[in-house]
Amino acid sequence: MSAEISLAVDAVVFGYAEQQLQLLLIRRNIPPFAGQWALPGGRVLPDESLEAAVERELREETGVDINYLEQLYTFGQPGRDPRNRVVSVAYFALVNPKQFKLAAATDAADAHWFSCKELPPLAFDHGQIVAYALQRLRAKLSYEPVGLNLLNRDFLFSDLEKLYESILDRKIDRRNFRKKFLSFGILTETSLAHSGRKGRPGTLFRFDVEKFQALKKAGILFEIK
Amino acid sequence: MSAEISLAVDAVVFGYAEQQLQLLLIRRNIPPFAGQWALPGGRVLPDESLEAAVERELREETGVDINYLEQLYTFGQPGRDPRNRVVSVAYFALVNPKQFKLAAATDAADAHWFSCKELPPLAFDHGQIVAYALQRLRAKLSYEPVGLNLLNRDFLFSDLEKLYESILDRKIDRRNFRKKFLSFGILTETSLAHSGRKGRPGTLFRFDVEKFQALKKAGILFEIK
DNA sequence: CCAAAAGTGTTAGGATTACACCCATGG
DNA sequence: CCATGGGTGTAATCCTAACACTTTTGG
Repeated sequence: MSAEISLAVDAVVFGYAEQQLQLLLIRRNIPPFAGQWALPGGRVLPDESLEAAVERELREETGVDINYLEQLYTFGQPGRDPRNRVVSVAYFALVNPKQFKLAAATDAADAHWFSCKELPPLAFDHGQIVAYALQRLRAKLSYEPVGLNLLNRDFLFSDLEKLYESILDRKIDRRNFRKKFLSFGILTETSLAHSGRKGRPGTLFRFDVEKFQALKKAGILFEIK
Repeated sequence: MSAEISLAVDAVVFGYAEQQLQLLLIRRNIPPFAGQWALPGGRVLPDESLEAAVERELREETGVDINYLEQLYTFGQPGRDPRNRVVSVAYFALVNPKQFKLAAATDAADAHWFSCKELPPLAFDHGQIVAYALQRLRAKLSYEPVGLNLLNRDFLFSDLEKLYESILDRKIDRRNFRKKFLSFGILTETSLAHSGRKGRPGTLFRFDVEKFQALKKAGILFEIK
């Protein structure tokens, strides 16, 4: 057994709440790194696909509903797990924290959201994995409308704008952003005006997945700077 | 043993010769898929990193000198190897076929270059892996100067231009391409004029890796359409 | 009526594209 | 001298970036 390499998956799950990008972590209750925070994940079963393993682990450990999942990178340095050789295929997931309740702390796991600006130290090489995922997310925002997977089905333009501003950590020109984003024709107004807040009510938009797929197939490219 | 997942690496090695993108394949001489062509690769040893495994397999099976290597994607569908569960981390490599001699056919392997336009049927899911790698290469050409890893150290602008044309499979405007590429300042003239061919001799250029790294660090971005 | 958020158009500058002729060499 | 490939500039168009005031609502 000592010579065998074991295979695991880890998930970097991003959410968006309180105008901040959030990361889902679980607290380890067994060594190594007992008591520390880590990415959800675990061993891949012999007959399950990698994606199925990620979904199973997330269901068991956290109870999230996944809106977007893609493979991130495979981390396989010898020594990254102090016990034995573990190669881990990391995935990158986007969820809307409002769409579900986090699993209550079980014997197996205690799941919590952390703002990406105030992450605790992480077990194993998970800090590195998160850094890589953040880089991917930032890059991806600019050429695929993945950010929509973090928002409610119906959202205000200002939500989208603030999402971009907070993840990319820079100011965005409101007018140019709206013009550009709308020009792709992948958002439809649900034309419900919205209320219960302070200023003037805004238009609610919804992502039109079909239009986006069609454009993508036709090779027309999304790009937001 | 039946329940264990084994871990392998596969390499998609691209070269460029005769103004065509080439792919390096080895002929399998054991079942399954005996006699068919496949990507070089094999099992990862218990103490070696994934990159080390790729480099070792390539050395053993083909004798190539690698100019560029990056992880591509991990393929892990159950059933992709008919014998047992094998998860394979695919890598993507660029080489210059003129810089080495392919290993002669050994008991283990018979390595050959194939034009990417006339690939034979491939073993396992290697066809899918190659398709993915090609897509990555095409995308990457436009935002990183990786194509230079396929050329001689000193090259003519027309070489670079033809490389882009053949890989992207479309015409490129000679003047605009040169202007744009030179504007990044990552090529230096080795100012040797070149001869022994037909028309007017051209200027030889060389990739200035330092300048490129510096620009990259400074966040200035390379982009060629 | 005041504060908060939503909505909207124009202009200048920069980048991209399209395009054609002359030059240096070998045969 | 001719065929081959190398080298170069300009003008029109499109895209991007910068920029501020008006509207609607809640309190």
